[in-house]
Amino acid sequence: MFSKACEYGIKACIFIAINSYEGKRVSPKEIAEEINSPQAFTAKILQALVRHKVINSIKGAYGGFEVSKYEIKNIKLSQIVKAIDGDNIYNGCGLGLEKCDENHPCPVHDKFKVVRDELKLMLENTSLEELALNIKSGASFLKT
Amino acid sequence: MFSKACEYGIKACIFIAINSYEGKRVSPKEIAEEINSPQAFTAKILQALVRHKVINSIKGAYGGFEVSKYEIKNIKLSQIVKAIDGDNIYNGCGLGLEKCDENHPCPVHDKFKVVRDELKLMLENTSLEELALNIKSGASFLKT
DNA sequence: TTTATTTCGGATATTTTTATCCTATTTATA
DNA sequence: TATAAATAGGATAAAAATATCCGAAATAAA
Ligand code: FES
Ligand code: FES
Repeated sequence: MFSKACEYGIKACIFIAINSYEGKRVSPKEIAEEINSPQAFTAKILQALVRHKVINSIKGAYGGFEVSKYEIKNIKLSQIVKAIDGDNIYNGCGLGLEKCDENHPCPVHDKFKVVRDELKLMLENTSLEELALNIKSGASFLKT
Repeated sequence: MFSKACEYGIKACIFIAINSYEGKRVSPKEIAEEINSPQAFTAKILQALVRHKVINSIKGAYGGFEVSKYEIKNIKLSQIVKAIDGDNIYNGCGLGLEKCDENHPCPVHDKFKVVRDELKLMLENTSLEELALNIKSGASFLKT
């Protein structure tokens, strides 16, 4: 469904959010340990998220990754997915036709569109805040 | 969403079904042309579908790929997807945890499961027959 | 039985994704 | 200003997915 990079990206954002609530910046090393991902690869994904302005980075001593405490509830899963995997999953054809087009649909278009749109809606309606709170409360987990 | 291999596999099955209604067997060459896919790679995918008993192959002169005319309505999209991409898309965790487990859920589990289950249901309820008829009637397309 | 046709399957090549490594640049503090 | 701590980013490696090639095996018909 999502690429490995995207899975790591989502989990990383959640961990960053949790720490940002407490004013703490985190490093790729800490993140990778917490979400069980390869560190250097995770660092690359974080760079991409910074470029797309999903998270911030502060360079130099006492730096790290963070996200504005007041923005956490406004950041949606869809932004993270779009930053890393692009928007093919939202708009692309389920059978790989050049583009999904009502006027030139693939055989599964009608049925696929329903599912794809629901996925899109789910990602757009899910905030980093609720995912982070979910982890903090111990109701869900980032690894194993 | 689906792998390239799976996209080709689904389209190939539809084309085979259409021809099987008319008692005609088709070759990887014809299939690849009709669905706009690399021929040799498509042949490999057809082999996998044969191994999983989704379609039949007849070797030798006047051979080719076919599917029992009376089975077309019983073959579901889910069988094709499962044969090629496995069942991770049905059962796997959206964030890549080892397994999707109610008792050790990832942060998106609850919301992801809803979408994943709907996808599963859609694939299980969509038959090769309806897809083939859809193409025959000119209502949908296999390429461009 | 020979021949032409066709799938099967192993070997290999290419491309994309995933992962690692190393150096440059930035920045807070001593 | 010097130093240590961090991210940025380029180069490279490894693994997986996609794609190609070719000979072996099977089969129908001449
Ligand atoms: S054309 Fe294939 S999903 Fe819309
Ligand atoms: S645990 Fe992640 S989807 Fe169920």
